[in-house]
Amino acid sequence: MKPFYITTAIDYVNGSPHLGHAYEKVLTDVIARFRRQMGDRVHFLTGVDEHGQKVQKSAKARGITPQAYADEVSAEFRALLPKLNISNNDFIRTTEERHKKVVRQVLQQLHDQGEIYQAEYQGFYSGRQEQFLQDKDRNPDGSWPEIYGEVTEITETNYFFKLRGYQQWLVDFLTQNENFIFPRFRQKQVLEFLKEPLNDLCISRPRERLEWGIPLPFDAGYVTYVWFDALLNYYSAVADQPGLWPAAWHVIGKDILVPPHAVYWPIMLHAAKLPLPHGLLVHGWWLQGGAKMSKSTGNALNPLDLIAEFGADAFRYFVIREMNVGQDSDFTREQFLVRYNSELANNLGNLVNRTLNMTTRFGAGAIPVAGAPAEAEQELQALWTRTRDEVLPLCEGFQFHSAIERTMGFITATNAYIERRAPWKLGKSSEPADQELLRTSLATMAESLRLGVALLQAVMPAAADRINSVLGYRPGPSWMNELTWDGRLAGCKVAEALVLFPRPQPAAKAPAKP
RNA sequence: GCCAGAGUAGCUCAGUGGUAGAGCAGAGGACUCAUAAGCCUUUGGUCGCCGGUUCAAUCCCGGCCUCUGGCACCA
Repeated sequence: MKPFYITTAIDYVNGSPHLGHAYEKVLTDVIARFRRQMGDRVHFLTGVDEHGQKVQKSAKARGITPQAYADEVSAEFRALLPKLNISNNDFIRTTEERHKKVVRQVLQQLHDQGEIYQAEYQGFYSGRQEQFLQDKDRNPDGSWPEIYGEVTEITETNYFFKLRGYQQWLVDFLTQNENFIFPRFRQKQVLEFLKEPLNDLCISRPRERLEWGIPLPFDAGYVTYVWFDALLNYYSAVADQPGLWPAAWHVIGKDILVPPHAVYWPIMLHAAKLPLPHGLLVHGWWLQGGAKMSKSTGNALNPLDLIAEFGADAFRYFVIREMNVGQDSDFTREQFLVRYNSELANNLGNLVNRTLNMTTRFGAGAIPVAGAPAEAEQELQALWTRTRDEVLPLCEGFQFHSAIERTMGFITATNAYIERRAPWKLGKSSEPADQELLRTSLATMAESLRLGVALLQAVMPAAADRINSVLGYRPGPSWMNELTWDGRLAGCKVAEALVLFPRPQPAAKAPAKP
């Protein structure tokens, strides 16, 4: 089996999970599930980034140890995964020994190779904020904002990683591998960024200022800079699992593309003589009312509330259906309800329910054997073939929103097919030809539903299982083998009814426009 | 300022050198298996602005306007 290793960014444990975190997990999970269905040997990693100044500071403010603080927030992130039905194979914390060991090894190796040197850094330091400041932090008149307290210029000795020497190599690599970053315009952005000369990367923090980190193996007076530590998680988690690295895709948000994932990470790997991952998949942000969501403005939407109200599948469906991977998207409850009602409740959910009802009522609760397909059946089957052949490449190219759109078009066509056959009329006739057509139509709608649902399996795994279950059907081990139109449902005993996506409110019609 | 993305029906978006499409919302209709769901029909647009190339541009070129994001080492 072809290995397929996929990661999310690891979340920084300095704040609670929000919609953006949830989206990234779901997107990565959909890709992971899809690749498993396609027969790949998938390894899906997610985790948390636990070191650094902010964690140390937050812990201190709470009067607990950094580890205790990290334990607490990490548990919160970890608890989100089962709620979203995330199928990760592993969960890494950067405070785990397996990770720290690899970080030390890589640092030592780079040091031995002469890629790391010591030098003085000079800059303006805010004692109150415990951080160095940049010119951009200044007020327009050149003074420092009040929040920084007293700012002094200090000189500090630190260790630096020779990034600059690899700049041309990176430009060449990206030029030759134009699909390294998806979507492609992000890759152009990185090349644009690389037109400016790189500076070497400071990878150490003196221990007097920061204790919460991995000590440098060659100088115990320093801990490792948090990005250098964090990025290595992708490799440290699988370093002892042959065959996985470098079959990796990193799913990240656009905010951490440049410079960490597009510059530091490739250069770190290359300098350490490790192969580069297959690629970076860069997603956009969820906005609310056109504004970036943030806790400070109080518009951060808690995904857990929506999951509690509508279920994980509906949440997963919405974020994957609504967002074109790579672009930004707006998230509103209204928009969520529109998709939920029209696509999940009315189109798909109702198709499930009416199929069960009609099979129970006109087919004695078992899916009949279909007769020879007439024009209506042939058209629907032809549409299925087209839909399947379009959806698979779309999913392989991360175009899940389009894949769902096509699949929903097929569900709509199935509803239209039912109207065309009108089994409720056929059920009133005792003519043998009508009875034959009735059996065919019941079998056809069930088969069509089974197939449509198979295409939604990765996005809504629980709903897909549920629908197969009420159809009295258990899919085989090979997903690809499920995608053929045939008579495998004949004889399956169906449930009487199922309201899979209940409407949240009694059909409140929006006021008409003038 | 530089770079990138985007400006198309009320909303969200697709699209092609030959006088524009989908879904949702709105309107009308026939039906009743179903979560007043589904199905059929239908009303909406001088495709951001100004020039140019062309027999012909929403799609190509130039300029402009507006929106969004990035422009680092955040120690």
